[in-house]
Amino acid sequence: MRLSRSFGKTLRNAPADAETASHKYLTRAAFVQQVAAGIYSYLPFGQRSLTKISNIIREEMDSAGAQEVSMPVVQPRELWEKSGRADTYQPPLASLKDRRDRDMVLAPTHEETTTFMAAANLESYRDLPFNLYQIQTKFRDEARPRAGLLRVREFEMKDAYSFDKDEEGLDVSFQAMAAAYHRIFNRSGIDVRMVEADSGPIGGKDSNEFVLLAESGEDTIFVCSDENCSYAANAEKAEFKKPAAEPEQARDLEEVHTPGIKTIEGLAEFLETPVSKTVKAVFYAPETSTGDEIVFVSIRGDLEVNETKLRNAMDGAEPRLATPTEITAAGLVAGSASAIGLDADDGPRSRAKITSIVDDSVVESPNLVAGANKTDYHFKNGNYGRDFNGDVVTDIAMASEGDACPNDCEGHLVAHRGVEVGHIFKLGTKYSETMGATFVDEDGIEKPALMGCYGIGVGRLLAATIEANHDDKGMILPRAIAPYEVYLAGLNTNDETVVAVAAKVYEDLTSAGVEVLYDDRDVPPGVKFNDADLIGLPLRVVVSARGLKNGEIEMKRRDADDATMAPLADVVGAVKAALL
RNA sequence: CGGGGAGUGGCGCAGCUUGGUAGCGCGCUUCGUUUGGGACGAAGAGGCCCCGGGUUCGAAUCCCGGCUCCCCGACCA
Repeated sequence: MRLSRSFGKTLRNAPADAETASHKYLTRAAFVQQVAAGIYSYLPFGQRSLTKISNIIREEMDSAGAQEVSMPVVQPRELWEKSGRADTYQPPLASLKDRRDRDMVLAPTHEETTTFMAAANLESYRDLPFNLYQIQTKFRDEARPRAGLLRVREFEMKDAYSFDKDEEGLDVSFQAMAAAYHRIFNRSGIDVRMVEADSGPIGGKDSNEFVLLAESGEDTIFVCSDENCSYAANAEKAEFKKPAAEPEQARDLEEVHTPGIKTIEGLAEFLETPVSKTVKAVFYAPETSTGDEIVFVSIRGDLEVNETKLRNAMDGAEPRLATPTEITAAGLVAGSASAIGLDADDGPRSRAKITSIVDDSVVESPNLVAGANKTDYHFKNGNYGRDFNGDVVTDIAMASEGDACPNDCEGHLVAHRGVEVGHIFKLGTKYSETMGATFVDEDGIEKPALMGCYGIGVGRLLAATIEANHDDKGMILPRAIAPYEVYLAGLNTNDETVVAVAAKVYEDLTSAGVEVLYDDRDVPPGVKFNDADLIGLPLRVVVSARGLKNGEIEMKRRDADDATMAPLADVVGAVKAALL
């Protein structure tokens, strides 16, 4: 492609509202153009990169045995009512009406559609397994799109859905997709880590995210510091070994006066005891609660509540912090509360529906300092089981950097920022049951299929790659996803020889199968060098009067500091070698 | 949805406080010079000043209402 004929102009200044590197460079290099908040057009360079990523995905999905299909973006709301997500997926689910006033939605994901398709074609265990995928537009009316292509409302996604007859089959399908994902990201030239993750509103039990490490990422992940340990998890999901409390004989409960003490830190200081020897109470309510429901969370004073884990402990109900009014109405004393005495006559449970959720750290720790449920008083020597109980006892603690790895290793957790570029889920029978994707098994019994689903955000992958690979001059694109492989520039455009040789090099490289962007513009060298750096193609080739004197051309990899000279006679061989 | 900020040629910005019908840099057009890190000279083209209403002889500027975009948070495959 001759740059003089290529549609789209590079910009010297980024739009003022672009803040992240990928947003600035994708805009400046004419890869994308914003149309509305979170809605973008792809210009030729951006589209070429997108197509390259899509092709890699397509090849790997095909070779993993998945079959490509295409499903509609606009679909009847009915489909979503059947799965029960018409209301729970709001508001990202965008709705509209057609001309006959029928309710339609813009699909944010395609579990419903795929399962509907599977249901019509699935009868026997002999039909299983199969895996259907598409690379197609999704629309999610996100509350806050941000950072250019990193979080948008309309985007291309590869989504795949596997169907199996049993758990073992699902395991096989899931592992095959995980392996395909690793190959896709390797081939794309980017370093992506697979981490354990929470399933969120998609549902199901196991899920893994693929995260590209980058400071501007929205996600925090924890990775074990031990090289021999593979533990890595999203902060929402991350587990850790809670430091064991010293075993002690349980002592008698003792009430102490703690005037003016409202915080755990203040309490620990006042009683000269470590915060890990206290239990703190945090009050939540299900988001849908109208005010008479309290989730009473007890967790050791040195730990914080992980609201994603808490949501799972609440059977998926979204937790929100309880209001002071709700807390007081239930007879709870903020600052001096504990689960001790929840069931007392005229106690909190006689006034509100209270669920006691206790972090497992509390169970293991004897003789804790806890609130006495009256202002300015606390108990010493509170013991789980004797003095208070939980309706649910589980891990609801937030991991933080330095915590011990949950695996049997010597490592600790190290925090990284990252961008989620892929996510794979074991869905189980959540959709097959509601949508009727069932089959008759060998034993003659009708069963729902076991499903998995697997997504990659194509545009986000491009943006994330730039977040992870850029310098102050522009992008540094991996060869596999760069719009072209070589940026060829002829410098002295008033020198007929240079122009002729550059054109010849362009022809030779192109016919040798190298993808060349030929900067044939009549502009000063500095402009060409700056655009080459901005667009970030893997290799820059320069034809100049200076080099031609020695029969040489110059080559510089975008990811290298220095240029090298190569003989003009072997330009094709030299370029191919330099690209590797 | 809560908080903050911004809308003026394609991009970046000034002008607004103190009303008088718009200016700068880059980019664009033409001619000439120039050619290894965003060149120079000369001459040009290009603007419903986000939208609607109001005040005024007169509004980019003041007042009211609205829309859009960005950032932080909430939220979020």
